[in-house]
Amino acid sequence: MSLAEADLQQGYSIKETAERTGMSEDTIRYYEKIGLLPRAKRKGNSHRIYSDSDLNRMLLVTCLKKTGMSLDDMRPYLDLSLDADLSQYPELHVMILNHRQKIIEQIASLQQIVDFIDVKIEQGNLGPQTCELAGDRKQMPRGRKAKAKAKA
Amino acid sequence: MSLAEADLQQGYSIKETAERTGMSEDTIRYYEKIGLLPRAKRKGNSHRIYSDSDLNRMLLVTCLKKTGMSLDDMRPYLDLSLDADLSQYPELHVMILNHRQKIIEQIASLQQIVDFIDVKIEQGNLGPQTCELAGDRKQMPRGRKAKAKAKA
DNA sequence: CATTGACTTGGAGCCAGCTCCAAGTTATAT
DNA sequence: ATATAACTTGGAGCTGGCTCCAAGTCAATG
Repeated sequence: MSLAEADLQQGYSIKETAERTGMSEDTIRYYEKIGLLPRAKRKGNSHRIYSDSDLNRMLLVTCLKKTGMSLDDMRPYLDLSLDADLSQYPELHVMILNHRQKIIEQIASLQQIVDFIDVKIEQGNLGPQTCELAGDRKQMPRGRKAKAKAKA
Repeated sequence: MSLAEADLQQGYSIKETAERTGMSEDTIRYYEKIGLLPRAKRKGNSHRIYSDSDLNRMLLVTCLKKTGMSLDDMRPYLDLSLDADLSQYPELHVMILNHRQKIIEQIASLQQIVDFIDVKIEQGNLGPQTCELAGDRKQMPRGRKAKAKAKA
């Protein structure tokens, strides 16, 4: 009991963390499993216990997820958000600037959809012109053989 | 040959369509299979043939995809982009306004990420404050049992 | 001391969205 | 006639991102 008391209020249980972050417990464990989150500290030699900064990390994940970033892509951000001195890691700096640019483009895409909608709503219907996006098709397989045949 | 000549230049083959839209041929067939695109017209009783308006539809798909919309969610847009008279379908109208609103929110989220990045870049590192997003956690299972336990 | 409840792990299962493959058809070029 | 190329269909397989489950541990409580 004395130990238990000492441990008490030292951090958040996984359940509480799930409630506070809006993730499921399973998801939190899953993120740990795939190394998106660092292995959590344990209490009484098993139960995970989280600090406020852990929660912040998780909130950053949900935040980045909203922008459509893949779990893999967000790793550098998470590493960064701990304590890194950005100027120390020029590669990361570049990556982040690149991603910033992508997000700017995403915003532009979304804005075009909004415009598209507005036009449709005003017109009542739409002719052949749809949105002008689709400029940078960079699809193409991500696995194996790569069938790609870029023309230019 | 005469028939072939007549058919020639009447539209785009699937290959050309793939090149022009940036989708793979497989993806185009897949979209047809799941009914995201209407069954394509056929030439010589088999080969698909596409018109400019078909291509526009597809470009709209890639455009909507960029905004993170699921294939299912974009169906109403595609129907709409054909020729529908929007005022004829009040439900659709509402759906679209709702989606418009969501996109506006998405833009705001993305903008916050950009701000977050900018702050990080200026600071060189980040303290506990991450981004202020994560406000509307609306996760929770989409399938089966729904473990949810909303507290409030 | 048996039960309850919160937790643990490992692994199976599931959905979206493709991607790949095999077998078959038809058209043109040699 | 035959090889090549562009297509067809149906279905299997794969990745990402979870979600669910079974079996077990540990702590406090009746």
